[in-house]
Amino acid sequence: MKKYATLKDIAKALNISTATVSRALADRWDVSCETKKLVQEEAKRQNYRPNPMATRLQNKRTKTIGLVVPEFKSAFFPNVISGIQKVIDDAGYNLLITQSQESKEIEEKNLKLLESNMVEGILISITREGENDEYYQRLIDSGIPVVFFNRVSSKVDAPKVIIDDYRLAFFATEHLIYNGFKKIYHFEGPVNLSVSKERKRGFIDAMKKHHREVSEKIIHTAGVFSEKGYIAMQNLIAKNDLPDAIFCFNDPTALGALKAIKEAGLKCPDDVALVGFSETEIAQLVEPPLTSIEQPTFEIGVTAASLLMEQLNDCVVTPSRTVKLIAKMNIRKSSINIKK
Amino acid sequence: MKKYATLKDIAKALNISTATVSRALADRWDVSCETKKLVQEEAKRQNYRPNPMATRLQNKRTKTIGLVVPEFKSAFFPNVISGIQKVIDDAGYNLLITQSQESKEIEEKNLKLLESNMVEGILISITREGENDEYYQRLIDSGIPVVFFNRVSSKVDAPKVIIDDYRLAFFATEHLIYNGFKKIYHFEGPVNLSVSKERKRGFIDAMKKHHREVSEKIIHTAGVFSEKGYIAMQNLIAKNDLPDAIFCFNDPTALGALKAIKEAGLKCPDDVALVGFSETEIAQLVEPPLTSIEQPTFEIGVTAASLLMEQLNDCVVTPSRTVKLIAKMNIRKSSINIKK
DNA sequence: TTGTACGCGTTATCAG
DNA sequence: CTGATAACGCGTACAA
Repeated sequence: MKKYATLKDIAKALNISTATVSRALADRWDVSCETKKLVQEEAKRQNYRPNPMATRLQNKRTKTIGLVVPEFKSAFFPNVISGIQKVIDDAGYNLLITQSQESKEIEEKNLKLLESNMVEGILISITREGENDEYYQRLIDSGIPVVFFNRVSSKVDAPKVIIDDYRLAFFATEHLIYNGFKKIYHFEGPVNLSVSKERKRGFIDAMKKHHREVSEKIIHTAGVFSEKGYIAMQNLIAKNDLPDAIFCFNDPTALGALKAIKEAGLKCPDDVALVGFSETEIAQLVEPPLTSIEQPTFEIGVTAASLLMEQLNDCVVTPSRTVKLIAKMNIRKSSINIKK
Repeated sequence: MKKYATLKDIAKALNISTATVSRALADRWDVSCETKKLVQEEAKRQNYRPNPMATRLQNKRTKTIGLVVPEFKSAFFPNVISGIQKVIDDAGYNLLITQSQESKEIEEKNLKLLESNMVEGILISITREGENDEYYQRLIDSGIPVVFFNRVSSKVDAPKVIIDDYRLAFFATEHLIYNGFKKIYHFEGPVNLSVSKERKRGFIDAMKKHHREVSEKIIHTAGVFSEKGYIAMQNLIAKNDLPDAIFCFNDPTALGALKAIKEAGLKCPDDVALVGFSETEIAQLVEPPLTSIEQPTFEIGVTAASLLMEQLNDCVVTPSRTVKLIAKMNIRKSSINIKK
C-alpha cells in the first residue's frame, strides 16, 4: 500500500495553492501557461493520480452501469453482453459485470457491490434460485433504475426484455407433431424460473391442441446444464421408456441427451429426435446438427441497455413496459422424421 | 436522479448532531438505546443509504479486486473466473469483471474503470491485439498489484500463471507423429500472442526432432474463433493441399476446420485428423470426439487469485514468479490413424 | 451520552 | 491570473 500524491503535495512543492494546481491540471484557460507547465511537470514527477472517490463525492456521477448475470458458461449471456456493451459504449458509459452463479445470496452481494460503486443503473437477469424482489424494489426506490432481461422478476414493476417463450415452445412442439412424431416428451428447465414455465406451457398447449394426451410421465425435469440432460436421458433409456422425440428446455440439455443416446447405441433422429432451445454455436457443429430456437441474443442486450439509457435520460417516470422480441426456429437434421 | 438522504438530513429531522447519528447507525455502545432506536427508525423512513464514496474517501479500502479478460464466449475464461471467484470470496473480497473484447483500446478503458473504482489489485489476461505495457507498469508503480494469467505481458515484471504451452504443443505434435501421420500441418493462433508463439515453437521443435521438414507452407494462421479455422480449412481444400493431420491452436479453430471437412464430403480422422487445444465441453459432444489438451482452468484462476492475495497481504515486495501449471492430453477419435 | 470540529481529496465560488 | 474558503458525506478525536 503506497501513499498517493495529492493536490496538496504538489501545491506544497511548488508553493502555490491547491486551487491553482487543480485548475492547471484541468487545463483551464484561466491559468498562465508557465504555471501550467510547472504543475504538470511536478505532477508527473510525483506520479500524481486524481483520487476518483474525491471526484465522485463532488459531482456524483460515475457514468457506470452494472450488470448481473447468472453465469456465462453458455454462449447465451456473453452474446447478450456484447449487445449491452455496444449501447453502453456508444452512450459513453462504462460497464461493470458480475456473476451470481445461480445463487440468490451471491446475487444480492453483487447488487450491493454495484451499488457501492454508485452505478447509475442496473441490468439484471435473475438467478434461478429465487428472486430478491424486496432488494430490486429497494434499488428502484432509491433512484437506481433497473431493467430485467431474459429471466425477469414477476413481482417488481420495471422494464423487462424477454422473448415469447410460450409461442416458440408451442411452435417447436407443433413442428414435431407435424413431422409425424407420436410419442413426444419434454425436458423441463428449473421449475421456479418463469422461462421454464412458459416453455412448458407452450409445450402442453400445443399437445392439447392436437389432442395428444398430456400426463406427468412425458415431462421430465432436466435443469440447465448438459449433464442434467444426459442423466435424464439415461434414466429414460434405463427404464426403457423411449419417446420418438424430445423438446428440450435448452441446447445444453439437448446435447447432453444426444450424448446419452449415442452412448446407448441409439441414433438421433432415427430413434429419438431432439429439439433444443436458445441456439448455441455448437448446435451446428454437432452430429446430427441440432434443431433449435435461435434467440436474438445481441438484440436482447441492445434493447435492455437502451431501455435503461432511456430511463437515465428521461427524468420523467414512464410506465414500465415489457418488450417481447421475436426468435426463430432453425430446423436441422435432429428433428427430421426419417420413418415418415 | 433522486437525492439521497444524508446523515445531516436525519440529524436535522431529529434535532441532534450528525456525529450521534453516525454512531447510532454504526450501532456503537456509547449511545443510548432510545436515540439509537429513534435514529434507526428515521433512517429507514428517509430510506437512508450511506454514501460509499464518502466512506471510501476515509478508510481507503474497497475490498474489491478487478478482472480483465479478452472475452467469455468460449468456456475457457468462465471456468477460470470460477476459480478466481472461489479464492476472492473466501478472502472476503469482491470481484469486478470487465471484458476487453480483444481490443487494446477497450482494455485500457477497462483498466481505468477498475482504477477509478479503487480496486486493490488486478487480474488480467491480455488482449491479442497488443500489450498496454506502459499502463500495466504504471498500475504497479502506483501501488496496485497486477497478476497476469494465460495471456501474459512479456515486458512487465509481475507474477504470471501460465501452462506449459510449449511442452504440450510438443507432446500433441509427437502424438500425431507416433500415430503414423505423415503430412502434419499447424493452424497458428494470433501472431502477436505469446501462447501462439509457444505452441508454434513446440510444434516446430517436435517436427524437427523427428526429422520432419518444416516449411512455412505447413503453418497457417487461423486465429482464435471457429470461423477462422473454418476458412483456413476451406482454403486448404480449395487448393487441394490436404494434410493427414492438423494440430490446431485451439478447440474452436479445430471445430471450425471439422465443419469445413464435413461439408466438403471428407471425413475426420480418415482424411484429415485433428487435435485441438484447451479442451472445451464441446470436444466430447462433437462427432468424432476431438482430441484436445485440457488446461486446468479452474486451477489457473485459483492460482492467479492466490498470488494476488499473497501480494495484498505481504506488504513485503517478493520477487515476482511465473507459475507453470500442468495440463493433460485427452486422446479421442479425431486423431486416431485408421489407416495404420 | 452527546456535540464540536476537523480531515479525507476534489472542485467551485468569490475575492483579490 | 491566483489564493482563500466552502462544500461534497462520512468518521472520529476531543471536549462538554
